[in-house]
Amino acid sequence: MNYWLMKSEPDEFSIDDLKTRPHQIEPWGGIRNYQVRNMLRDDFKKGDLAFFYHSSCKVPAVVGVMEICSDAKPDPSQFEQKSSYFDPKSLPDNPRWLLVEVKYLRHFKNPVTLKQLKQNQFLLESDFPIIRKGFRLSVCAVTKQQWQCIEALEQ
DNA sequence: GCCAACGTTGGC
DNA sequence: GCCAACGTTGGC
Repeated sequence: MNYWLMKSEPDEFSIDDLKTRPHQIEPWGGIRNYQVRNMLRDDFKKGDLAFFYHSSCKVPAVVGVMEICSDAKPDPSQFEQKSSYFDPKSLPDNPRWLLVEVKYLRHFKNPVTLKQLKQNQFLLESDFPIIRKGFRLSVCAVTKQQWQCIEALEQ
C-alpha cells in the first residue's frame, strides 16, 4: 500500500469538485510528464491513498484525502483533437499517457498549508518532495512517516 | 506578473 | 549527442 500527493489547481478541479462528482469518483487526467507517467504505470496500485493538494492558488495546501480506485489506463484526452491535452504523436494501439481514477474520502478539518509543511522539521529532514527547491512534478510519493506527520498537522 | 528551475524540441 | 531556444510549473 503506497501513499501519494497529487496536485490540482482548484480553479480547474478542486476537492469540492471531486466530492460532488457522481460516486465521488473522477479520472485524474491530463498528466503529460514521463516521470509521473512511469509512477502511474509502475507504482500506483488500487487502494493506495493520496493527499489532494491545491496548487497555484492563494493558499497552497493539502486539503484532503482520496483513494486510488483504478489501475493506470490510457488517458482518453490524448486522442481528442479538440482537447488541450491532445497528443498527435500518441497512437491508440500504443497510448503514451495514463490516468488513474480517484475517489473522494474526506476533507481535512484544517488544510495543511505549504507554509506549515516548510516549517516542519521532520518533513525537511526526510526530504519531502514538494518543499524541495525546484520540485515541479504534479505527483509525488509520500512515505508512511510523512503521511502520518501531515495527518498530525491537520489537528 | 515575475522568474527560477526544469523539461522538451529540433537543428546540426 | 549537444545545446540553444522555447514552453511549463507554481510559489511568491
